[in-house]
Amino acid sequence: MRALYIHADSMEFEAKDKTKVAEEISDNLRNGKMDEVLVVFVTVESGDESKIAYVATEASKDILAAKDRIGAERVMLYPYAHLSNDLAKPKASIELLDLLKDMIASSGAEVTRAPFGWYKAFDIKCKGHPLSELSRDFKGKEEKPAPKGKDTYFVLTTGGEEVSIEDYRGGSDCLRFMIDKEALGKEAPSGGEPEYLRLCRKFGIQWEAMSDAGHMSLAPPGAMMFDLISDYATAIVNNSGINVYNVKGTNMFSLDEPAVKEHADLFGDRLYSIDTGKKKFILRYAACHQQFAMIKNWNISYRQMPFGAFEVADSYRLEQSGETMLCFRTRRLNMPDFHVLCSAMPEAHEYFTRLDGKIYDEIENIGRDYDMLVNFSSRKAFEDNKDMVRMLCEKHEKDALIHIYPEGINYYWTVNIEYHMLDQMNRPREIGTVQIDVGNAERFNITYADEKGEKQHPIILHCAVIGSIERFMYAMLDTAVQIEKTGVPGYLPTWITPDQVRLMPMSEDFVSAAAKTAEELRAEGIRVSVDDTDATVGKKVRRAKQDWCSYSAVIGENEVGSGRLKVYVRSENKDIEMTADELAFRIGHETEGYPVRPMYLPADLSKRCEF
RNA sequence: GCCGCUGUGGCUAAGAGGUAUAGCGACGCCUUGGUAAGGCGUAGGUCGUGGGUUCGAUUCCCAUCAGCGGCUCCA
Repeated sequence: MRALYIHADSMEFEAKDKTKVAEEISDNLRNGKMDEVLVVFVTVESGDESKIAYVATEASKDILAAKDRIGAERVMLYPYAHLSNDLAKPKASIELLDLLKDMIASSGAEVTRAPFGWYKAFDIKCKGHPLSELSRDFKGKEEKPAPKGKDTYFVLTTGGEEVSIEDYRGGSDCLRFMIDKEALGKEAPSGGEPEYLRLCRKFGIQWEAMSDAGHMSLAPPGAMMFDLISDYATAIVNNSGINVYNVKGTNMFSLDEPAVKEHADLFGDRLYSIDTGKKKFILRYAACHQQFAMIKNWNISYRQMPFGAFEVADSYRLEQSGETMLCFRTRRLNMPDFHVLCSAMPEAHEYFTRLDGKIYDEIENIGRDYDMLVNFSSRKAFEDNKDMVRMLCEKHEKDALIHIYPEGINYYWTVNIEYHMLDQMNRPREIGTVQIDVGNAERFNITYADEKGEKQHPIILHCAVIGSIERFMYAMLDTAVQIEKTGVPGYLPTWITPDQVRLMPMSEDFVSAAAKTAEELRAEGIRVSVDDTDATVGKKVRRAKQDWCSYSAVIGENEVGSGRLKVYVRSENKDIEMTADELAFRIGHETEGYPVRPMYLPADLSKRCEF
């Protein structure tokens, strides 16, 4: 709602002719005049329709405050369509105006309202002091459906028992912290600034100061790590044994599409939106919109089911400004979003279980572990899916925290598992997730033909095997921090380390020898940098360690003569003597099955600037 | 969004009512060095932004923005 305040010596109006949307009024209301008045020109906008009471509350408070501040004696509300090009429907506008008038009147102030929808002549005398003309834009607070009942929490054990939070003993540290935080609402222990932020600085992972809050930018090492994880996420899905359709979509979707609007309403008030002036768009918060919009046009037979659609989708969520966290909670994130279309619930459960297995495999690959927070949208959803969840608990030998949402709220999922790992600050952090969705196929009109040739809506699994690209990066950096805490130098897996090998020529005389060895290693797909600066050996070694190079070696007279390198192996924190071929073999073995990318910045350190 | 803390050259920081300091990095010269900092020198800052108090503010006050921590939130 937009408003223009004018403090006037007098204001007089006369309704002349009706517009199409005019309200019916008796003749005596067609004219009005007030002296010493705060005139409020009001335009109700389409966005106000869903939250009339909130907007009216906010506006009435501000109007009364303005009236007292400037010393006006009364208030006139004057419907005025010309402050916005995005008007609410007349009925909603009148409703809001009347409510606003009542609210102002109930505080004891004298207030009138000019008729809505009439061409009016008016005569105003503005006082012209500094506060006599003010404009306002009232947003109101988003109205949410009131939940019926309460959240229910309990633990489902590996033996299939349902144990109340109070009676539950045991469980991993992660599960205990999860219970404290989610179910008991206990405050987390405060630990100051987390150490992964130091690594973010080292690898050029930062907030972009010239953008909105929550947007990251990546200097070359971070950019390369990001792309490698993105490649990796794609490979995991494409090697999962499920038939995959890889797609690429856009990130803006029109709210004029009923399916988009409905889906957006389920997501709530964290939507990022763009107004081009003509149309309103929301930015996707996952790949759902794109994949569903595409798949609804596909001719699908039961013979092709099940199959998945995949994209690493740039996604946008308007997180609260105080809630953003580098690499973890951002307003722009990249979601390797995998949707699997299943024909019926048994199939959905089978593939859900397979995806769950993948999710666990991948976190174990980086040396970490998950605990499960299993959300159900209703008691019925729990009953329908508990056998499967119990089997998962048994398989992982882990008790799971169960959360049943209050009844009566429509979610697009019925079951969703959040996979949490315990970070360096003893915080459970959600990384991977998988969900069952029984609503969106119908909403987006996605169908397949069954054996009888009849159209059916599939069940859709939503899955982020490694979470967002950013969160997986977070998980890896946190893992490096945990390694450091054991007293050895922190390191990253070789496949993702920006400088896999650093060669350090003893002096200018050995630069060409180092360059030759570097080329041999590069031929094996290894990222090799050469410190060809004129720094001392001690300084070069120091820099290689600061850069977290997986392997580093000085090249001088001894190495050129013997053909053997004394290689500092960071992950073992010691020097190991080997030939260049042996080094290449070792790295090839370590990085087997992982994506490969060349260096994102000059290999010669003399050509590298600081970032 | 709420509460608290912070905001000084590219980075890490020190400082004080009178326009500022160091280290790293960068640049130049010397040094050709064997495993975490070789030496000397040069450049670089309207102390986050906007107001106010003051003869004078980067320092005090107010507002605002951003970061960090905690909360709320988190499909």
